[in-house]
Amino acid sequence: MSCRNKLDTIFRSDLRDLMLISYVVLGNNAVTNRYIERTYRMPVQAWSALFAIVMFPGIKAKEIRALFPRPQNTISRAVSLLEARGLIEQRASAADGREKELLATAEGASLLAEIRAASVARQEELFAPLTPAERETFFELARKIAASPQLLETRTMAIDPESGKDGGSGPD
Amino acid sequence: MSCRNKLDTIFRSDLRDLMLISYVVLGNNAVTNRYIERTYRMPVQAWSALFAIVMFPGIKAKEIRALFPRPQNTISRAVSLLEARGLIEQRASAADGREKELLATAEGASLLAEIRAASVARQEELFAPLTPAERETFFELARKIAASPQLLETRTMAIDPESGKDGGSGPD
DNA sequence: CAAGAATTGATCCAGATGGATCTATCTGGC
DNA sequence: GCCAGATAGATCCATCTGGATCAATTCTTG
Repeated sequence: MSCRNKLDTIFRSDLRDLMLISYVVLGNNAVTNRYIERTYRMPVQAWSALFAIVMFPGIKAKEIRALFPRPQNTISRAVSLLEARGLIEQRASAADGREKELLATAEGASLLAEIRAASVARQEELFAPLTPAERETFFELARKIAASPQLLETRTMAIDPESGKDGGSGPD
Repeated sequence: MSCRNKLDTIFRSDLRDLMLISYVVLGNNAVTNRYIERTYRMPVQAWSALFAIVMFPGIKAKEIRALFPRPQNTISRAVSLLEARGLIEQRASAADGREKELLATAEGASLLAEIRAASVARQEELFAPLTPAERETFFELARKIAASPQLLETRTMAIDPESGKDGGSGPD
């Protein structure tokens, strides 16, 4: 059985949906991450953070976390890297001394525009197999999944089963 | 602007497709990886490899790589871990002394069945927002993307631009 | 059948990852 | 105002990651 046939078999198995979406995203990430890393010497979450900061001037680190589901220290490090390179500036929040408002510098905005153009090109390449109508359908369906709370708050894979506070045995 | 509104804005931007699919998969991975890691003390690729070995007895490490787009040494380590735990066995290939045929042990098959059941449950949870017809449509569209060569072989994000051998400047 | 090229899988190592912890600040009860 | 608890973000550290390299084996070509 060839690798191609093995892949088809997996995409006919009981886990076909998860396997397929993982395949697509792992494959795309391998391509994208390597490019960003080599070309700009920064991890993907750094440019994601820069994207968020350019889109939403004054955004807080905590809010970036809601946009890109990554651990808190990952965002913290990405912000440090961006600041060390002069791509963003941090400004203490007037309302809350713990928070820091993040703002892109001119260099940051310029660099983001460059990475963004490359990302849009990659996006078009990746979605080229779909017609515009199919692409819209795909987007809407993925949107439904993204909008549902169980994407981030699982019941089936709840951790801490001994306390049962997140488990399936509690009241609903 | 709330986090919810920020997210909506991102999903209306020029990078909405990539952002959305990344959001879904990063969010799901956070949930799934944490669970597998905590419950079974193994990285996700280890159970992916076990899945492949149970599905295709005698599979080679190289072939697993084609099923799960991960670096070669990642698969190599995952196989070592599975063997160290007695979940699989390696058998030298008769045809090629470099290759090793991988076979699950009874414990391996049993553990996989357990993880697999949890994964199917998670899959159903994740795709619950879609109707069966929508889910089928989503699968078919993702399938198209997975089947196209540009998923793994990019032209827009080709590395090694100085040699130009994969770059966009060459003949098409 | 010998020498070089190619391929499989293991190992090395610099840097990344993420859970846990720490510090600083804010909020609420008294 | 003071103290306990909550929250934002930084840092620690054990572990993981993946590109590069290595060793063993096979293929190619004459």
